[in-house]
Amino acid sequence: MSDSRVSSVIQEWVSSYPGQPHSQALNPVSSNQAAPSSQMSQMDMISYNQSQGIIRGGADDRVTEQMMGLPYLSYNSSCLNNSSNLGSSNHHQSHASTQQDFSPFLLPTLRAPVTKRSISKDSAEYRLRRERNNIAVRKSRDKARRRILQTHQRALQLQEENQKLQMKIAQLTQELDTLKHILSQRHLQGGEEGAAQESSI
Amino acid sequence: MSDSRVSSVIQEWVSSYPGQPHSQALNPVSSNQAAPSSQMSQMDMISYNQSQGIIRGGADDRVTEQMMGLPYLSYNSSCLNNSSNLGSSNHHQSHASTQQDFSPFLLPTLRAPVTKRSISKDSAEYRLRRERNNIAVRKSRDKARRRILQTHQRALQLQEENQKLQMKIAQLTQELDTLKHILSQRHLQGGEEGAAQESSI
DNA sequence: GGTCATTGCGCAATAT
DNA sequence: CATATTGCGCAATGAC
Repeated sequence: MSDSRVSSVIQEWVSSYPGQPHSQALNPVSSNQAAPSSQMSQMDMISYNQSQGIIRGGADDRVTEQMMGLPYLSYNSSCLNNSSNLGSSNHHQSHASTQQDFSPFLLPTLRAPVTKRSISKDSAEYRLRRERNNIAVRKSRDKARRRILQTHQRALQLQEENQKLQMKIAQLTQELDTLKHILSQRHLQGGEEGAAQESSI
Repeated sequence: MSDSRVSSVIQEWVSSYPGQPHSQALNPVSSNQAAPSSQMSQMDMISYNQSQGIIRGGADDRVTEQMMGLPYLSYNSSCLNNSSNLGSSNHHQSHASTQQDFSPFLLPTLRAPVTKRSISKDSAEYRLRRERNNIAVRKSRDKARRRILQTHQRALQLQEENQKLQMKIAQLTQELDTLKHILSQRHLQGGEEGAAQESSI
């Protein structure tokens, strides 16, 4: 739970919506972004440059990225990140010399890239694990998409229900006023007992 | 708009929620996944193996993937996809021989991988465009995150409002019943003063 | 021709 | 050990 500020919140609200049938498909409205500028709130004032404040120059910059927290507040663009995904996709097993033997002199909990690389690429076990993770990723994202859709449909349904309820309230209120009026009239005409005891209801 | 079935829908409903103040933070409930099995609906019966139904053996499989539609229904895991992202990250400019000169005999709008490779890697212009796109991607995902959060908070707010409205309806209904009962009593008794109809209020 | 925005996907780190 | 989640980069594509 180091870098999931938004996601933890999402995770939380997901549990509050157990199951929604999401009956019909959404109407295919063609209009895009009715009011895009009004969606910007106080959180939108961040600048989408400057990925992080750190340098990320070494071998495993991804670790440093996600350990810093705030990964999508104030993004950085420079920082020579050619080595993050491009160089690591095809040929690994040979980049253990970026920080030679200085690693034990640094923080002992960090920096162990030399001995870390024994699982690495083009092994069958690695590909197996990657493929399993890819499947899990697709499944998880599919689930997330459905949750989002579900939440939206729930919001739509609640909005509709709200309107109906408000209409019913208006109707009941008017009915009540009518009856009150009738009762007050009866009070005035008929019995001489106190007129408006219903007004305290 | 070839592969965005869900996203177009999301795009659509986003515009229906112009701006929500999302005042307070969500309550930190600790329970995870109250009923995870109930979230599975009829769309969940897909198997998360078999990434796509197609072969994707050629050079630019990504194009074929996304032009097929249904990219996240029935995933495939085999299909020798080592060449999709791993082989394409570091060295391009040399994979134009997968489908030799058959490309002009296929659909002329597709298949032009040979002459397509002139922009490729480690050029400053490429890195510039990549970095700009990365920034745009972060921005877009940030926006999406906020939209999701907003929608959820809107749903919560609507749910709360719904409960209040239903309570008000219950109160109004009871009030109305009381008045109706009083009126019926008055009707039965005519001009005589009723006994204790106000005690029920 | 450009630009930015979206989005599916794979990777890696991390959480569960 | 496993799977699930998630930030990120890449590439394709859409939109302007």
